[in-house]
Amino acid sequence: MSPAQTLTDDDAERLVLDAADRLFYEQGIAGVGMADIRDASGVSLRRLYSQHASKGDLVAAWLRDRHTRWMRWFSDAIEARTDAGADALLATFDALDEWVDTPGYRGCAFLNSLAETSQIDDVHRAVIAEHKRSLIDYLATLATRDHPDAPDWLVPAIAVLIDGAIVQTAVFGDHSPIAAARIAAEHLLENA
Amino acid sequence: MSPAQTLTDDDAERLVLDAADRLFYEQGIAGVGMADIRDASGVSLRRLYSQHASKGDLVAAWLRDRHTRWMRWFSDAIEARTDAGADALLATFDALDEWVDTPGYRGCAFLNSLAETSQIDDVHRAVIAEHKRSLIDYLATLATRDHPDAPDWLVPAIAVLIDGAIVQTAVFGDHSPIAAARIAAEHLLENA
DNA sequence: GTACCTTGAGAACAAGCATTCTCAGGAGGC
DNA sequence: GCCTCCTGAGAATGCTTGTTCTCAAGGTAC
Repeated sequence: MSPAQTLTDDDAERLVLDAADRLFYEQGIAGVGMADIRDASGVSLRRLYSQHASKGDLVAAWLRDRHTRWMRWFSDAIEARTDAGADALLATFDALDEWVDTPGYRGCAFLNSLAETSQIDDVHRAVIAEHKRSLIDYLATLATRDHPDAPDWLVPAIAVLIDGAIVQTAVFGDHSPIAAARIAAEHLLENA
Repeated sequence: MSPAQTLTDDDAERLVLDAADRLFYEQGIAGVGMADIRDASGVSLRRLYSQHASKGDLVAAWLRDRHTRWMRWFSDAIEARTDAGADALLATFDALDEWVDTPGYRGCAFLNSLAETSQIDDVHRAVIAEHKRSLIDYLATLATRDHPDAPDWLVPAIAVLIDGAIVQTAVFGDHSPIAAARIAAEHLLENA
């Protein structure tokens, strides 16, 4: 037990997932080899494979990790705005606005991964669907707090606006889709 | 001139583009090899390369071809509904509903291709952005006809709803995102 | 000190695949 | 009939990459 390694398994895993997140998100799954992950993380191929049976396994671990991290970032970004008095559902679009300016922004990692059909299996697909479901659930908690009388269709509609805004910002490379989505959301909230 | 081939260049090109559309759309760009295109089209590798300098060229030709065909399908689907008295902008969602039931449906080919970063270059990206721009322009013509007094933000908002509905149907595998988007659009049109 | 176990570095292996090359056959021109 | 050109079939090439294997170094137990 407790071999005196230069790096614990947990530390190595974090380095790997950080590298995976950077590379997979920016270059796509097919565009990143296991050797690239090794080079970027400093974790040897041997150890990589001792912790993940295959590249597919690593991809699944990455998606799960990214899910928890992205959701945390997103809810933090919204909380900061609601604490300052903003409407929670509208604040989602301001959070997206902030995200789009991140260097290397390339849209939603989950939607992008889903599109790489040849790299993706049913496990990945399930994690991706779960992520989107999770986002809708989170929006629902925001809605029950700030808009308790909103009709059932409101939250799914906001979710569609969010995903549409994300993919269009990736296509066009500017913020205008988010502005359009936000205005639509304002109108829906007013009349809901 | 006019060599007595079994197949004219134009016929071969059509076979190739048909095969490319089926394969690239269903399996992604990275998931389809030039040999697969040959097998599915019956056009030899030699001829394939004589008409397209590289796989990237073929992908660009496919995207352009799919653009014209998809736009034609979309506008036909909407015209059929407006002829029957439907509102043009709302009919877009009914057209999507029809599309989702197509066997092998996998969302928007252009968004999916854009996500395959390692397979895509700037030419492809330009065709993809042009396709989405084109869709917005088309929505604008529908709006000027059926909703001449609509505010400027309406068409971009509908476009965001459409793209959001498309990607979410691909994620969840059901029609509910389209229903949500349609209801949202109805409310926006009522109050616009 | 010695045997053992784990690890990293990197070579080796095996596919998959874009692209090019070879070869033989068929059509046209004369 | 003969030469030439074009074509398809498919082999050959070269590169990328997922995965495994080899070997030597260093730490641990006793």
